[in-house]
Amino acid sequence: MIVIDYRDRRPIYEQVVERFQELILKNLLEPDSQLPSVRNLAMDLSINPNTIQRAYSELERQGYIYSVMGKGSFVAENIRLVLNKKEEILNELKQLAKAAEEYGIAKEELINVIMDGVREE
Amino acid sequence: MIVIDYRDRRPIYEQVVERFQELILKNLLEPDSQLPSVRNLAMDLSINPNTIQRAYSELERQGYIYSVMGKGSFVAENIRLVLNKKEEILNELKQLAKAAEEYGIAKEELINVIMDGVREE
DNA sequence: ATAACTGTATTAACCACACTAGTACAGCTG
DNA sequence: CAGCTGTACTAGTGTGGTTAATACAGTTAT
Repeated sequence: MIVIDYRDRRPIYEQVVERFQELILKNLLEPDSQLPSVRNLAMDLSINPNTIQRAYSELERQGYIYSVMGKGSFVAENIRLVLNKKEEILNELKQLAKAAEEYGIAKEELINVIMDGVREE
Repeated sequence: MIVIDYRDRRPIYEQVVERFQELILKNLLEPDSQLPSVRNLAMDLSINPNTIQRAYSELERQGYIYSVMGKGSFVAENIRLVLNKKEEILNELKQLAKAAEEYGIAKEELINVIMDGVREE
């Protein structure tokens, strides 16, 4: 479910946050379904519970999950999150298009990449 | 010429590296022209010479500049660098297009962003 | 009720990394 | 020779991520 990449320069808790964001946004985790407990996930990943706790706090702050004392942490349902994500992607694209223009890449070339789909990784 | 953003999470030396890459790739610094000396630039930016030294070492390693003992550091000319940068941008675009597809953004929408150019920031 | 599970909070320690400070050496140039 | 360049090294500082241990609060199953 969650994989930690120790070659990744970003902190562990951030990787955990990002991974759950992805799972939730793509509906791979249904709303109100329960997340692994702080201690369990920490065991699974062989890391400290505090690190998971930090990731969960962040996810809750961002509205991806909600936590209930004594019960657990659960997936929130929030349509706005998906919309925000889409907007974020389009913004990134805008930045990228700007950079491409500055380096003399034709718009046609960008469109080719998009239309070709993604074959290899 | 160079500006440091202390709110940026990335280290100073990395910001310096990136800024010079940009200046060189966009031909705002001509090949064989001299860069500010390690000590001077450090003074200008009110940071430690070692930090600039580190940035310059990295830039030399990547082929953006060359340094000569006793003389200074100079802009290298390397066509491949521009090609690499373009390739890098196209790769990022490919990744972005992939993500967009996964989140249900129509290709048409992406193309709109590209064709519209960049109006506001 | 009690055990076993949940989230939450706090404190201390460790470690890696960016950065600073100071000094020194090597080489070019006026 | 003085003053500039790049380069190297050591030592110290501060921050941030992570670990460790403990404790408290609340739910659930037996």
